[in-house]
Amino acid sequence: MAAHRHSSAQRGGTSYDVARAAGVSQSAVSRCFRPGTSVAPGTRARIIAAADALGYRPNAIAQGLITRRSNMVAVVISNLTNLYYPEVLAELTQQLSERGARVLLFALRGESEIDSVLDLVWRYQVDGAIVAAQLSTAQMLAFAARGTPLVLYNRQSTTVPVASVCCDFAAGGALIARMVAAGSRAFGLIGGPPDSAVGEARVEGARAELARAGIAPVALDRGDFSYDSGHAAAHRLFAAHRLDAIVAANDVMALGAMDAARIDLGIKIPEDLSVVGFDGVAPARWRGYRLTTIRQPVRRMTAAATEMLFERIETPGLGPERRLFPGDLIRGATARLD
Amino acid sequence: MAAHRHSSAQRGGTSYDVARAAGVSQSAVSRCFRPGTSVAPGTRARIIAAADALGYRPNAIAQGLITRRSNMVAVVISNLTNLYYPEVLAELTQQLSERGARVLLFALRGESEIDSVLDLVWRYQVDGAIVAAQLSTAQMLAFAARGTPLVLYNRQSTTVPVASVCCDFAAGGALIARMVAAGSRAFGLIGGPPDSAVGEARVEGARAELARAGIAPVALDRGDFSYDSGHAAAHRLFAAHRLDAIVAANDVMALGAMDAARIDLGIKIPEDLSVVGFDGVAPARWRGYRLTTIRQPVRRMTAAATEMLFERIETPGLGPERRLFPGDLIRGATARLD
DNA sequence: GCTGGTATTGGTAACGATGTGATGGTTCGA
DNA sequence: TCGAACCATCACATCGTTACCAATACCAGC
Repeated sequence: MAAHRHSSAQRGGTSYDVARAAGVSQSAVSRCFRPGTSVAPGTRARIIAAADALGYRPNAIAQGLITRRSNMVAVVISNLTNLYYPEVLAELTQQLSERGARVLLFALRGESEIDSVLDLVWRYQVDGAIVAAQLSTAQMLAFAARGTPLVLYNRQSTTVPVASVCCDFAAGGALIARMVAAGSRAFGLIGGPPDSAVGEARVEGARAELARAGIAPVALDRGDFSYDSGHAAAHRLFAAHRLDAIVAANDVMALGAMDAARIDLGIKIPEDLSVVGFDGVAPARWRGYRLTTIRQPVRRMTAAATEMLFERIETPGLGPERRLFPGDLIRGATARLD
Repeated sequence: MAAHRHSSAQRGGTSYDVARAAGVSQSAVSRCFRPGTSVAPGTRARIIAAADALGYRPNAIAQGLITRRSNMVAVVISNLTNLYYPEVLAELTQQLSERGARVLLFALRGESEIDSVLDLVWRYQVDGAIVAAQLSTAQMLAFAARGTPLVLYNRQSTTVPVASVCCDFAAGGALIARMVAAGSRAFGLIGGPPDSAVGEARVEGARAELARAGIAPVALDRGDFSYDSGHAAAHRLFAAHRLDAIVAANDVMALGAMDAARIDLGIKIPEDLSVVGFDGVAPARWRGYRLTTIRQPVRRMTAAATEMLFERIETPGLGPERRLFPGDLIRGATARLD
């Protein structure tokens, strides 16, 4: 009966096809591809030969259905064009694949897309998610309710206990202190969009450190983390104020500001203006810039994120944890320091 | 019997759970989430309500198994840190998701990983693949044998008929002709690794155009497409030769070369040296560089790749096709042109 | 020669959805 | 008023695996 069942398509063949070719049961084929199962050496050889001949590969979709393990991890990134994230993404995919997990990538344009992205995350039964985007409380609770392990990257929550890795920008404070010590007084700040938590944290950190030195920033302007926006913000700042220091919420805006100052306005850096950023992206190290900045230890951060995620996949119900990595001060050549 | 069957886990619940809660059969729930199926308005409302209460989402893994459509597309990229690829990846994910496909990302470190990556591609039953990496003939034939639609991005094959989108660098020839017309004679070439098809094509294109003008390039050096390698290659070239033009196989190396020349060696660009690249990446447009280059129409190229892929997913057995997009000459400020 | 233990093997019920054919209840035309 | 035509619903087989259990084969020991 059911002779047509499990017939081979051309799409690579199924374990039934292999079983038929090798003259064994389908169960034997399955066992043959699973570690820690008993298969006689001769049988195994016959099965492997048949499988190779057919180009058989176990169907990961079917495996995922029965084992309830898809071996896929969702990686949600807010804005891939940001120059900082590709580096993160490259490290993450590398480290996840070393642990046998595939990356299901979700890149957000606007933050509004996130609900539809999460909808897909649920549907695809990912084993866990690493999210570098701002989640609402409800969204984080949804992860908990579904039991899907979640690790936030460079974000955190005050309302929901959740696992996260963050870069500690304490070094940013120290950097600003050294700029003050070296004589900078008229600070212009270039922040991110008001709804960006990372951007706000960096701006607030700078403001706090300045306050400690008894200085109020001369002005705050905002960009969207892009080069052009940093460039434009710097022009607006200089049009209205005399500044001897600019602190940007990320490197790329700092580079834009730097070019606005030195190229468009002929301001000498670092003699007449100090410019600093955050992140430590590759172009900031280029000979044409040598930006003074706080570098995030991306590799160690992604490794930590991966590790935390897998701990939670293997031990469901593990508590929240926050791993903080200090940023390194990269001296560069764009700021006068003490 | 089998009362324990289809019991609800906490992982969101199944269509059976929804059916029980709504007092209908599981089939009704399934139909309710599928377009073009008939469900009475009242029933639908009851089902939706129950589904919402449970946070039910159809299991895409199970759907994939039965429909043989995973709605996942493999995107294989050779080297994500390349600054050009993130832009491609961002566009691809955007365009694929607009068509309802998810991106399963594979980033290669070395080209050797590609076989193990393809193994995963088969296992995961992706609906198709977009590959921006060099595939061997055997590897391309494997796609054909399995009937998995494949589109190459900026690569092609002379041996296997395959769908591809490429950027035509004819504009590169024109650019070089104009450099010659403007007086450049002593050309230094900075190529990619010898095994990089893209790099070789660009170098050969430049060489051919120079030959047409009766000029032989003074020297060829090689990098790995990174800034540092371009920087180092330029230093080696200048140590051994007098040059008045440098053609690099990509923008980032061109920027490295440019900084080597103007900053380290004090050479005036474009007065005493013309520098050009390929790609049109964002940093090449920055005020600090304004690189003269050939820009790839990334958005149109990724749109074409997506479109070709979906044509082949929907119409299996569609023939090969090669779409060629002309690169645009970006005039920039780093080369003397006629 | 029989018995008990171990190593292989085959059979079968899931996993969570889809889709087809069967069934029951309405509506409508004649 | 009755059958035809429909619509909504249900039951069931199926996708390609895994995991469990039962069945078989083999071997040594008594």
